[in-house]
Amino acid sequence: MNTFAEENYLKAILNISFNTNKKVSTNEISKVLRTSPASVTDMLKKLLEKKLVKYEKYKGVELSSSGKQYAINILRKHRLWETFLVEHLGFSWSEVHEIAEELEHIKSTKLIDKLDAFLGYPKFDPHGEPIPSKEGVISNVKSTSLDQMEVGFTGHVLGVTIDDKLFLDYLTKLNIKIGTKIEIIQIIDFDKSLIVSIENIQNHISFDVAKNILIKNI
Amino acid sequence: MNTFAEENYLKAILNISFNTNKKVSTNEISKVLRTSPASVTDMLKKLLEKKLVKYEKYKGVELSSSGKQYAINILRKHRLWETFLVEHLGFSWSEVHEIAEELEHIKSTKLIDKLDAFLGYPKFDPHGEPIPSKEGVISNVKSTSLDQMEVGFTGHVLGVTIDDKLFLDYLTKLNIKIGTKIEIIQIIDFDKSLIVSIENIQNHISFDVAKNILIKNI
DNA sequence: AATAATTTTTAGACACAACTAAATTTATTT
DNA sequence: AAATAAATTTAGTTGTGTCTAAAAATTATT
Repeated sequence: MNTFAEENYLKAILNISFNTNKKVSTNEISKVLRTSPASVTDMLKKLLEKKLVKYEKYKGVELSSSGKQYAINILRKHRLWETFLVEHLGFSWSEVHEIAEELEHIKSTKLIDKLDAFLGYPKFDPHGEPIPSKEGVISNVKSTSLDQMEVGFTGHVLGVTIDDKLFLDYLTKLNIKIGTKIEIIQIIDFDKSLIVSIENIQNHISFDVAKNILIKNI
Repeated sequence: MNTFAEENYLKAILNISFNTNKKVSTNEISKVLRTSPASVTDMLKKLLEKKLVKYEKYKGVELSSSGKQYAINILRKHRLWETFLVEHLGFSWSEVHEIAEELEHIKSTKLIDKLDAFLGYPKFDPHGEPIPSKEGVISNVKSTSLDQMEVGFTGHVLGVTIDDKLFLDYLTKLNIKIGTKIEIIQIIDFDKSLIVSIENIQNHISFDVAKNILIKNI
């Protein structure tokens, strides 16, 4: 088994290269993990020994296939725990990340499988991010954001795309949480802001806010 | 905050001295934690510095009041997680200890409070051990064991007193789990074994087995 | 009370994961 | 193409938690 530190490095590399698929630099990792570049180099050597990364001096690093599997599994655990914390323990979206950072390191595979079943095999976490399957497949079906919908649309909130406390607290004030029914009453052409009905109460929200609210489409 | 290793030492000291309240020897700790006596001495020095233990060279160690609070809190977390694993994720009694050993180190107090609420503020864990309160109070009301009851008694299983896999698997085979209704049909004088009715099926269990089954006694 | 046996502690090492400071390599300017 | 800047690596330390082997203290035995 690998240590917490190793797991955090693998996770960081996955996160950084997630969209680009490019090699990751020592500096990028050191920034994300708030550690010195020298420490990163040390760890990359160790991960190379364990064949979890492909790494050449001065040339950047990428995950090996086993390293990627490993990192995705941590991501899976993180997102399943977040789902549990929000849906069953009543945490708000803004609180769960930190706690899930700890829970994601719990080893037992059986635990995660049972948690997955308990949660009803969710496809997305409370932030709207896809939860990787047991086999390591990550859906790239981004759930639709509210700003893409038209007047008259009615649907339910699936999650959010940003993890900013101010934003999440604002949503809470608007009484928007997972599953909340939301209807678009009017769209203001000028600034693309929306007048929406939330639990039968009308509210005016900005385009920026709508963009970060994910909708259960269908 | 303290490290996992420190927490494990505090927990071990609490466990060893739980009933006797006597000072704990270096050797005892090294046996429980499967570590060398020299390592124990090193750690005791560190815990002394942090004022978590009262320790004098060659004279044994005991928890300070803050150390005891700390250790009890870990015990609380351990037992709440065990309860969750058994009652909500469908783990068997024999599997949960190991996983709870990891989960008990998760820091968030809020998490534990919410978990406690989610579980309905349970008083005993799946093994029948009392769950310390948030304030660190441990009930010494041992739940009653089945062997203390008389013919005609009907009650429900609260838990068990030993954590042995063979025993727990045997119970599973008898279809005995938490909440199972159990009735004493007959007690054999010769060996104090019991004929009991479990979910309307009669079975013959030994005195030793009955002694380790805890009963919800109103 | 002296000796033997056991327990405990010290001393010295090692792996892990971090650090700073200095050296090296790569990238960017001029 | 040379000089400068930036990124990266190496070298050398540090703190944590472990170890073995040896020394010291305590306990048990004769």
